[in-house]
Amino acid sequence: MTGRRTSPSLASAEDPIVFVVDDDSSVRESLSSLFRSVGLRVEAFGSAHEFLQCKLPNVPSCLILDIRLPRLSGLDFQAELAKADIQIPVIFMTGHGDIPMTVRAMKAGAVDFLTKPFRDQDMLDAVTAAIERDRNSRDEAKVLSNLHELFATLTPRERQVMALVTTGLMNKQIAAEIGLAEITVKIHRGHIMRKMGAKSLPDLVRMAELLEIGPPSGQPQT
Amino acid sequence: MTGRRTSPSLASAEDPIVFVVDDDSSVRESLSSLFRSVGLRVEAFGSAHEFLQCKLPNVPSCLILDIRLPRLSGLDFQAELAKADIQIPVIFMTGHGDIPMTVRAMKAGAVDFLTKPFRDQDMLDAVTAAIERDRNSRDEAKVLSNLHELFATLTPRERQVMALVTTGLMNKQIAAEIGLAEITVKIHRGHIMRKMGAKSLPDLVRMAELLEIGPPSGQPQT
DNA sequence: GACCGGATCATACGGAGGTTTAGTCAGCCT
DNA sequence: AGGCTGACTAAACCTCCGTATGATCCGGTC
Repeated sequence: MTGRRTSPSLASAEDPIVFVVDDDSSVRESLSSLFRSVGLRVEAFGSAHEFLQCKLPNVPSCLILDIRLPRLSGLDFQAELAKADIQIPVIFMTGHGDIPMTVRAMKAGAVDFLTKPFRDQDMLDAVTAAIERDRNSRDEAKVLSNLHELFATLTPRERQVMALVTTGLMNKQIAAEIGLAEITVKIHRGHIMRKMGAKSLPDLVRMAELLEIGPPSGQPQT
Repeated sequence: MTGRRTSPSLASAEDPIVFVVDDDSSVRESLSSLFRSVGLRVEAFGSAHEFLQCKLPNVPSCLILDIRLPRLSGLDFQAELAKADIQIPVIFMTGHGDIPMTVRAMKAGAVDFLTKPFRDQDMLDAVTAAIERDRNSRDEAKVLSNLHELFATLTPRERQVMALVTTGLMNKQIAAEIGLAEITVKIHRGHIMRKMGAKSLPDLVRMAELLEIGPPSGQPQT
């Protein structure tokens, strides 16, 4: 579907990566060879700690986690990732997991939960789905971060005016609201459109929606 | 938080309902009395079929389902509900469930999965969360359905113009696009604003976003 | 002090948005 | 045939948007 690599044998920042965290080295090795056999890059770690040391590249990826890890349990590790604001789809695997554990993991956002022994194909299916999901969320995040970058170039006044403009107020109402002359609001408005790269007001409104911009407090007067 | 009943002893369309489907009548009865003890309305059924006969009221509710049901399994039933476009949060319970079953149920959108025997409090917590979730999704659905009602009052031409307006095109561009005079577009536009109850263009844009309105085919020319 | 960017405002002009009034035309229902 | 609605258009008119030109004021930097 998506256009892939142009230089076939040159693995780089473009290709997805599978991260494996398991304290059993034989598991790490067999998973690594499984993924490599279908052309996926793999990074394996013996502990959660080691994984966290690693700088995560900005490519579609997923994390295979044994739920029973020596120091930090898989579930706690998942919570740590969420707390540290690390967004990566997690696939759990377990030998002796129970249902409450499964439910907790799934509620916390795990994409799958495989019981050992599992079929290679099941793992590959899970990884494929997880990477696809990550690809999408990274694409969205990319768009959002570009928007935030543009928004950051606005001055405080411009940000304030943008919120009011996208609320639907007229220039003259905005002027009254914040005690300015209408012409000044128009100037700010022009700057906003240029800096944000909006080609029309609807454009700007959609950007504001994505940025979750609203008037700081209270609703606009009827 | 939310303002509840004004007439305390008069259970009616305002109160949440818990639906219980289990083939074991003693389970039905004990769950019923549990929920009633905390003031929740309950409707219990011995089979999926019976539940489907029942007309579902438009109030916050949830469904407690045993995963092992005689004719139709809980999982299949869940799939049936989705296929029939019945939106209700499902809480599974099971005596002898396994992990793959749990994963499948959670992936299909179950809000919780309790193993028998469970503590009353766990069930109540799950039900409370499920009902709260349903309340929110019903509120959103209500807003959306009101919007669709308004949108339905638009003539085909008006719908077409609305799509182009919210895309960000100017009246004259819209006119050229669909072969009309600019003045005609303005007229349609006025009708649209009135019929949709939009107080401003940003308002209309947000409605279009919710209605997922886009140009029928292709992107707007640069 | 000189310089610069943010913020402010005035005047003026052209273009876009929006309403009212008024009229034509085609299709549909009774 | 008569009545109705949707769709379309024109002319006139007003408001609002947007930009350009030119200018003042302030706070911080070199």
